[in-house]
Amino acid sequence: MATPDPHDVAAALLRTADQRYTRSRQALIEVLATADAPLTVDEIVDREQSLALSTAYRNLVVFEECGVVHRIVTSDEHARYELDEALTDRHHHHLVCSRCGVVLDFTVPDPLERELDRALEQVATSFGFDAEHHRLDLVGRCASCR
Amino acid sequence: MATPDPHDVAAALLRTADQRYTRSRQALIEVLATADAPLTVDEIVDREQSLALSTAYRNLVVFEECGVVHRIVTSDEHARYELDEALTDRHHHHLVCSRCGVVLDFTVPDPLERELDRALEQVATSFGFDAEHHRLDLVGRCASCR
DNA sequence: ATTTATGCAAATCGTTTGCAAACCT
DNA sequence: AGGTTTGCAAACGATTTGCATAAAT
Repeated sequence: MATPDPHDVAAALLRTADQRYTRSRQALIEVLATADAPLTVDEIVDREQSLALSTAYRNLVVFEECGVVHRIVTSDEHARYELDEALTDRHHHHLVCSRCGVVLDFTVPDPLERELDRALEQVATSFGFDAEHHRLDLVGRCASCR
Repeated sequence: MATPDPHDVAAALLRTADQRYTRSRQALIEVLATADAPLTVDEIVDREQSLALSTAYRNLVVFEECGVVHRIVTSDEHARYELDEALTDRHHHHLVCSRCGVVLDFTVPDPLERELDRALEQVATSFGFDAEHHRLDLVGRCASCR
């Protein structure tokens, strides 16, 4: 099973929600697909200057509703966005720098991840929660800020 | 070892940073200590009407700098605050409702927590990160919103 | 042709800040 | 007294939104 093309997956997810896969949206996905870490909206429009700020914001909302991207908020004043796992095939977690706000990806060993899933499932059940996903962040000083 | 008095710990932490433990600050700690979940600033000033909004915000910043409270941001538009573990003696994680934004506390079994710590330590090392703490959130629909 | 998306500029809203008065030690 | 903290109102800044135009089907 090869890694899917993010554009194909995005287009399909959008179509399901009766949404078009316009040029702006393609450009947005392209930027996120070629990024190596979650980006802020400013960073996104910097990399693709044809995108108006409001268009970026609006489409990111649509993307989130369709499960195409995830919005990540840390303590930083800027939210960050990344493609959903359906577009990247890579379950991961985040290192968050408490000083500069940068976010990096990491993974944990599969067995631990499964153990975590099991434990969280129990928690959800006992709280009457309908679990959607989990987040595991490691907060600290990044190499440049320590 | 008994659970410490949050006021004593807060006062001590503040003193270390040459900060006073004023009436406003005591009231703020009292509200957080009697809450059963992280609160937004609005919720805080609702419960203690003597607190001006700006005073609450300003003191929460001071508290955070002194390690007295933690600021929690989810996807919600309001940040939430809770006492640091030094004041509560209770390491826990958060259930976050993706609809209403409410945050609830939960714990995982000790062995899993320790395994997690070990794994995160390795991650931090490999990234040259100076780890401060970790966060584990379970995101979904709470019992009232599902 | 009709519906949906875009861009600009203005509005929103949580949070921050300037400044004079109140407070603490 | 002398430096801090507080409260009010004004400022800020990231995000959202109204509306007229452009794009997509």
